[in-house]
Amino acid sequence: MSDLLQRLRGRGWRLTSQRRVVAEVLDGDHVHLTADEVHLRAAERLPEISRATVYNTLGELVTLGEVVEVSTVGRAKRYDPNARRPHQHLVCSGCGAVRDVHPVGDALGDLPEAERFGFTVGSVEITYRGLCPACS
Amino acid sequence: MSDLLQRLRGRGWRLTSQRRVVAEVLDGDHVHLTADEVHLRAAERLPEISRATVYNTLGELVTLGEVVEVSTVGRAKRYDPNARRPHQHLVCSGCGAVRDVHPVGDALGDLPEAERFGFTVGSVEITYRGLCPACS
DNA sequence: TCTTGACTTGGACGAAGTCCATCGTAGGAT
DNA sequence: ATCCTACGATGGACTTCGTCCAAGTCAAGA
Repeated sequence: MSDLLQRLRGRGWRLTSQRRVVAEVLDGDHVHLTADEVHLRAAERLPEISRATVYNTLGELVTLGEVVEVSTVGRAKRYDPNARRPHQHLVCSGCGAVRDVHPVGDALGDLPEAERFGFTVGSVEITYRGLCPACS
Repeated sequence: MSDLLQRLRGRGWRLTSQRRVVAEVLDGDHVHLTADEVHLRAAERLPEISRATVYNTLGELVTLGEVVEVSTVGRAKRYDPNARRPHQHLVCSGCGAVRDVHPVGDALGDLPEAERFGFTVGSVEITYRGLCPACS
């Protein structure tokens, strides 16, 4: 993640303490925090950081393709920093916990031409749903 | 969809005019309305219907498995009445248009046991993203 | 037709997220 | 090393989406 900061700087990002802290909070595997959780953890290191800044920074990271928003049904968005390595998600219907998973197969290829309706299909997002060991 | 009302009645649903109107609004293929859109259209036929009733009814239809919530990133939930026929979605990144699609293959089976982390995996939701003919 | 409990209503409430005017500061210019 | 200034941070108001609740209404069985 530390080279993330380098990369962003190369793209003209001004490197503020707030952005550094948000990037640090997002470091690691199987990290799928909500914006509020990111704010909470960032505030442990930088107590005066505002919610708006966290939202702004997360939005910029998403635009730059460094972080992916994980779609959730009826819950707050979660942010996944592991955007460079393609993967899918397994979500607990009970508690909302998220794991990264790597299915085999070729989901993109599984969509027949006749089912594309003239769309230029670029990506596919797969969400497995179930109950985690604690919730079942 | 008209037999939907019969089925629901068989399950002990009290058949009110509000519920009838919501079910009628949801009739058809490629219907993916937000709760507010459902409310708007229902109100054209039954002006006094309340938002709370629309939310309640949609929630009940989801619980009964007659309607599926389509997860969206950052926008209001959409409700898909075509729940009996399993299908996935193709979403235009430009205008947000949604089409129902039927990929081949077995996405559930494509998730290896080692990638399930002890979860009881029950369903899989696939979203293809791309540009529709009008947007590309 | 009567009765009753399930259903509806509208407004208050809450969570998640955006907007905006103002202030602060990173980092290039001098 | 210091100055400048445009980019970024702040926090509070606001919006959107959705839930909750007490009181009133009505579908459908007796």
